[in-house]
Amino acid sequence: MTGRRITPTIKDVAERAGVSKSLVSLVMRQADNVSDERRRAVLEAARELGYRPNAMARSLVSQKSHVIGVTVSDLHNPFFTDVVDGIAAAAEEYGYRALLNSGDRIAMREERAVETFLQLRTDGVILLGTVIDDAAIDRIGRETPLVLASRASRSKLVDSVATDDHAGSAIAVEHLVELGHHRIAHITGGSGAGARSRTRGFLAAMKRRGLADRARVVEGDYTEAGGIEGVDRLLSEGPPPTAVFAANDQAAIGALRALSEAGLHVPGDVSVVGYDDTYLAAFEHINLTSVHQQRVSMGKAALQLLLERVDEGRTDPRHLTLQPALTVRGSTAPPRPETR
Amino acid sequence: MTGRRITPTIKDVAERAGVSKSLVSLVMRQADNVSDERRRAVLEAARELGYRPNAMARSLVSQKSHVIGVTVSDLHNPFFTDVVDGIAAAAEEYGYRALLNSGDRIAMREERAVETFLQLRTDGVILLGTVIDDAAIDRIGRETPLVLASRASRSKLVDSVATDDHAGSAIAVEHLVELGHHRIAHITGGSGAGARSRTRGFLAAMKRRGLADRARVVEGDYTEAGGIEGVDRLLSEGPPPTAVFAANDQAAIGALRALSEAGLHVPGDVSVVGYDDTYLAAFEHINLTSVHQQRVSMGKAALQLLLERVDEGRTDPRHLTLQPALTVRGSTAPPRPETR
DNA sequence: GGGAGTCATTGGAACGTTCCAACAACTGGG
DNA sequence: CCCAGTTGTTGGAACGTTCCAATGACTCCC
Repeated sequence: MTGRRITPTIKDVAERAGVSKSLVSLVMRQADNVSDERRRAVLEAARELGYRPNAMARSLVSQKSHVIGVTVSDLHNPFFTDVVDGIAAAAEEYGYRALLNSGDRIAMREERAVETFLQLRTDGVILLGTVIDDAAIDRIGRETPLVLASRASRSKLVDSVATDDHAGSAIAVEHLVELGHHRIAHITGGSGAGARSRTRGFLAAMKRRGLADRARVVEGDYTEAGGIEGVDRLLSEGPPPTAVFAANDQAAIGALRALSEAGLHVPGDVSVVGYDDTYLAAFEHINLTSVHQQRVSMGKAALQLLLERVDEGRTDPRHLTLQPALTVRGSTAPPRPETR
Repeated sequence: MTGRRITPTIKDVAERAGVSKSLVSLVMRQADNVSDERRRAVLEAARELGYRPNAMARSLVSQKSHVIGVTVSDLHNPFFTDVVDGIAAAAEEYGYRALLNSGDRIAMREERAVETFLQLRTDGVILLGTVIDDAAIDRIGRETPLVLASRASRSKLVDSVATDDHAGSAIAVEHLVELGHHRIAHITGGSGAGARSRTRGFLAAMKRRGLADRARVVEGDYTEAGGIEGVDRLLSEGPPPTAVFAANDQAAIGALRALSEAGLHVPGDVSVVGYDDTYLAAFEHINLTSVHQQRVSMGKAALQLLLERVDEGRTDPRHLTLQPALTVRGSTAPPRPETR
């Protein structure tokens, strides 16, 4: 006999405690009209047997899992893991458990990741920074309560929480202009999430300051390599900018590298601003001024929106916008007088 | 009527297709002795209704979830997320789905995270870098197939995969000694995972090279601040080392910063070696020589070990050790002749 | 032409819970 | 002293599947 251990069920506990399984169920759910005597007996029997409620059986009949699924676009992006912290903390607070998944920024994989949660019948789903297209999102929104985090939306079926990226770019431009910069370049995030708004916000802010003709935009892709390439292109064509605003921190770090290789000092010769204010920007060795997003709040808000649907049955869509701020560090300073 | 949508069940599909629910079940599980005619009818009915199998009901009766739970110590650590990639890729390959959890490096929370998986009756659990103590691990190992990743163990009940940290430190020391360094200092990882082995490995390697009396060790804690403080202490007491070996990349980055603040150039005046070879080390702006661990392989191996238990019923423990390697970048070079 | 064997299909039990209606044993008020 | 109400407890139906033994319809071979 290999001692094939079988996990005890509610029935085993009931037998050992000499009560019905219904009563065990009541005790496990902390019901209050149970006599102290029986409660003690049940709890002791459960402890002795090492009983652990079967969550599947539970939610199969109660039609409630107290689990919410979170599909994260990219677990390697420190921005997203901070949002996850907010989600997990809020979930804990409300008595839910968050389970994670990743789709590696590939729409098809992300959809399969979500499918896992749909089959598991989680109480709801949060999509964090995913690249799944709008049609698919509405399809999923019809099947389960759904919230989009770090992604703006106008869907009638789902909620969303995102940072006002247009405003974020404006803050960065204002900061640079106030330092005295005019020739400001922007390295975009390509087709990445929020990249379009960041670029539009940059152009609008420059225009508002009467600097539309000084603005330059080069394509990037939210990566270090994209930042390097962007700076190389900026330096090889026309007069060098006195400031570079990159669409995220990683691209900004690439820009730092390319500038230093070109013999330019930051912030002496060129100022650099990033976006996301990840812990990378905070490394003293990098020390990057960056547009800050309320990451943990974003996670909390996403979960709260979801629970409004799950617990209170709200069905009309809500779309939240969070305001960005600027974290000023050592990579920005007034331009040299002669280059202005 | 609010149109409270009810998710269709296998029974609804059966009715619409005009067959028994057993047959629908067979079709859904891709059984092969089903006539093409019925199969088509079932699939069409399922599609029309938007049927999606209920994973809970499924695994309740089949006693198999095809889901494995992964409790990650710290999602913000890029080392762990790479291991997760390996786990997820291997899971996909074998037809399993990996769900994640985090315990934020707090033993109690980590245990609760695992408890979630135990209640969900996942087919197995992987603990990635968790700080849960050995007694608790054995307790969990008695309840479910369990593998420890990025943590050595001698437990009789669970498997483990970890890098040979003793050897990793030796590689770093060998590299520095071959470059000509003698006064080599080590900044430890404090009470962090694997820190003890790394420090012991450093001391052993120095001794082997006859440099025991040149070795210096200062306490750190796997953080940037720890690295800064470590270097400050090294510089304020006795002759400065010509090389610093930090217990992880973040501490090494702190060391870089402190050295540059002290007016010392890397690698001209002092060489620096990190550990983990995370993408931080690869940033061209940082460009850190670092001890590389096989992260993705570690994840794959962890999942394979787990499935040997789940699918093949292995119960005797296996403990794997992966060999580290050195990724040489720009932070190491021969010492200046006069300082040797 | 009958028995053995294959093949496609089926109904009902089972999985481990919660839910609900029903019940027994009290308590208290008129 | 009876009836209504409360409190604690119970058995069985239900949740949505899989599993299994059983069934009927064929085919094949002697």
